[in-house]
Amino acid sequence: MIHLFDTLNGEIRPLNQRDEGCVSLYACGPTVYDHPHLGHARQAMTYDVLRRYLEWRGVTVHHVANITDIDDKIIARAQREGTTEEAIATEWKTVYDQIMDRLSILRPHDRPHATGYIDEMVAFIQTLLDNGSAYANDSGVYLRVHRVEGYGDLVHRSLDDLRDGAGARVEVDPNKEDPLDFALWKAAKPDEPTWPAPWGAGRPGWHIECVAMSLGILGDGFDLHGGGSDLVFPHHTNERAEALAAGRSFAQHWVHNAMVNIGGEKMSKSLGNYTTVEALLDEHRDNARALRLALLQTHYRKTMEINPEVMAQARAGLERLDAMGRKAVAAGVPTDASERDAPAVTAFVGAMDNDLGTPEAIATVFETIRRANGALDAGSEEAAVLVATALDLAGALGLFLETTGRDGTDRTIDDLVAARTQARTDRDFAEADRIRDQLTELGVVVEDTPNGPIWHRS
RNA sequence: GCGUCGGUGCCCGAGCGGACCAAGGGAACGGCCUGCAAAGCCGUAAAGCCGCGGGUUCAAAUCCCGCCCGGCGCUCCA
Repeated sequence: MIHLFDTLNGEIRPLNQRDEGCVSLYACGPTVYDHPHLGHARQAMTYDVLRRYLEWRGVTVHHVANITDIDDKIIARAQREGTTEEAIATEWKTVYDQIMDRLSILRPHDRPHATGYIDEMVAFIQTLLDNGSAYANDSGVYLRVHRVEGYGDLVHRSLDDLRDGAGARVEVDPNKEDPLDFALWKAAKPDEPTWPAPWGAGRPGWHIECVAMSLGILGDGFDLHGGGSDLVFPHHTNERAEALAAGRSFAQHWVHNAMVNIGGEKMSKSLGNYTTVEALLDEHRDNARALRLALLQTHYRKTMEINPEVMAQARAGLERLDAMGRKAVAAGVPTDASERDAPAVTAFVGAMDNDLGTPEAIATVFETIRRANGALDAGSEEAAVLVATALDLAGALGLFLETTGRDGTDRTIDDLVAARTQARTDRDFAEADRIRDQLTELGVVVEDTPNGPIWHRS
């Protein structure tokens, strides 16, 4: 069984399954109001890889990710653009989905919208009011943090430590009994969307939606909650506090992926130093897969830089991976053999089960590729199994290798390649090289193999 | 300051007590292959004190202590 680092106790421990053979996963989704940046991509990719791997192992995964469609940023943008919050959310969710599709990130099974869970949130808050964990006043409803035992456990801070921080850095809100208390519900303000509630109209606070939705869909004691490391506090800490205050059993395991840095600093909206995923994808047609490879080559808990050089290196690695598929096809070796190379699979599984060791796992893929290439060159019987194994293992991580270099639509290129072959047959190498230069200008690379030439786009 | 994660070759990046001690990728060099290439295979890279200093151990990049440096969190944030 897979072992994962658990933020709560700081240990790598087995991911227990509440229901045998099924993993319930809640990964915090986006607030939809702007272009997704590379940090969003890393977050989504992390849980996509985890899910794909578990499914590849035969585990059923119930993957839930929220869509936050009401919050301060959305309201601000709607007001700026003179439109509705709903319109903003719809617009940017569409963009988000398109980007995730381009990254080959599987859609979560459930994608609840915050505004679709207002009733559940209201009921949840009522429970907290009823049992004295929360209090309401003119400005909203707040959670009494000091009543939650182990409130700071996820961030490994004592209540006093946290209070120091809150007192020192944040302007103390006179509406709160304690600076650490946080809003479950924000009272209605002019020009903001509001929903009715027993204690007064308003809108939900940030954390309550995730609690209502995760518990509502996955149920008490679900297996795994994930998100970016910057969510540990306050978001996840507060989600957990709400659930515990309500007497509910919350996530049993907490996973957090590290940040993407740009020039050594966190890439983020508020710092304004972010690169949109769209811009990166538009830079090169292979960048979606290259980004996935780059991410896989770094452990998910390690901060990483993403820049043009990193992307270029990833593309070079990708080219190496793809070349094997082309060779196999050219040699007439099937790519869909059912047998697998056991040592490679064992190494791969061992790496992945150890806290999602994708760098080591991808290394076994590269090694398998090298062995496959050798077998292909030697015309060995082993080739088919090694090729299929490499493709299968890469696929388990969501990295799909090309098994054909050409798209079959461009007759001109086929004709040029054929002409070059003819020239070579005629031993008119000057002409052959001239045609090859012509192809190069078209962005096409020709490779001669014992089975004739093959080509692919550079 | 407090919490947390980290500091490994030209670059990226695994390894987290034990075979003359470091995976994999990129870049470089040599050989084979090729008409020449590309791709591939094989090999190499005359200097990595595995941040620094102690310690534990028969044995440490891997454990402990101290220090230096960096990321993230303590505020909306993936």
